[in-house]
Amino acid sequence: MATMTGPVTRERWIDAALDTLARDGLGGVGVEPIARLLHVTKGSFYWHFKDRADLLRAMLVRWEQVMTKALIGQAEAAGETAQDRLRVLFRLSFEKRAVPLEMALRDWGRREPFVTRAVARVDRRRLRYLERLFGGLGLEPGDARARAFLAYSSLFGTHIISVTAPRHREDTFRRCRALLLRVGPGSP
Amino acid sequence: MATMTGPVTRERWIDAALDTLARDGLGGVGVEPIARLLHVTKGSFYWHFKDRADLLRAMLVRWEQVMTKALIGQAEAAGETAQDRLRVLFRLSFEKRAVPLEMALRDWGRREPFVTRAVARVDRRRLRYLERLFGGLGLEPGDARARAFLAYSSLFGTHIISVTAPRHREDTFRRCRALLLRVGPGSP
DNA sequence: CGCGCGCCATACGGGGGCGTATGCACGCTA
DNA sequence: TAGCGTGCATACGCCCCCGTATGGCGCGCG
Repeated sequence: MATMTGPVTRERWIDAALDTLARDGLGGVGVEPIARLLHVTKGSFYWHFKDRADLLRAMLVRWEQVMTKALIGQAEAAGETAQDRLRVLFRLSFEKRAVPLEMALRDWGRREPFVTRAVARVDRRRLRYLERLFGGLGLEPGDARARAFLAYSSLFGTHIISVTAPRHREDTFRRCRALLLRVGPGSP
Repeated sequence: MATMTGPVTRERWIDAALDTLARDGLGGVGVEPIARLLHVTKGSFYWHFKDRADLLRAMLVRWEQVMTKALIGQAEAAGETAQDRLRVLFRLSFEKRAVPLEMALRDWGRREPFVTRAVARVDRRRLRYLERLFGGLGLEPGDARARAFLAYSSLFGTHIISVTAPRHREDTFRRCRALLLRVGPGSP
């Protein structure tokens, strides 16, 4: 995983730091612990970065660049119709393993304003995309917005809430999807 | 707030620690920082507790005792019908300020198994209660479970997701509530 | 009055992280 | 081959925290 050869680039520091953030939270993101992970010493770190805050900023920039298009990209690549893309997003939200990093970032954002703003930008882009998809189902803007919010919430809910009995997991997933995707007479 | 007089009891240590957990995350919950908050020294702490882990355990026990009945209690006291109680819960979820502590606990739970279990117990109780309420609307068990999950997710979503334009907040809230509470022919 | 105990302050050693200063090996260039 | 910059190692001082050991103050009780 993190055992690539060659010199330790600035990017490898950032990736290792993001892995650590996802696994141990912000408190685990220290210069010396990550140095041990990369089998180097602090000397390497302070060559590539000014200080710890410099690393944190770089982590956030990288996360925003990568994650903005991660979910949206997979949806676009998975089908043509809004129905197809929404179904894929639901499936991803109930399975994806990249969510710990999302959670750690939101926890971090509760204390650092510049993180809060970055998370807000990503959320807005994702919500707008979901709104467009729900709008493609024939919902009026307000309802599309509400369903986008519920769908996006359920993504996090799956990983925040210690889910009920596992044997209900798949069934609950299907029923949630059905409720949010249903659009008929009297629904909007 | 934390400026009560008299001797610093074990309970005041726990409450101050929970406040700190909600505000600064688990990393902020240290013996000496909290001692400064209470205007005492570590001497007081190690009189009331064995060590830091002892405090953490006590915090979790207290949280589980208090929070298990917090939401449910407010719902029960707010009306007789399932509709009334659900509407109150929705309102609370979109306004409550006690959520930071919830979030910090779930972040903590991602790393400590005994916290994971406590959070899971609380979630199960709340979800079961929500299921009963949705069942009271005439939904079959599977759909009640799905809507309970969506409703509970939206509670956290409101505080995780940097919500869209504030002017849509109230409207989105109403539409989410309407969608989850609607039960008619073809709905279940 | 003195004694004990609850409650806390003070002092100490150990550890770990941050940031800086400096040393050192390698590759490239002249 | 002498020099130079890149990339990292080593070593140091500083701060903050944990846990323990010990001292001290006040108050109820005999």
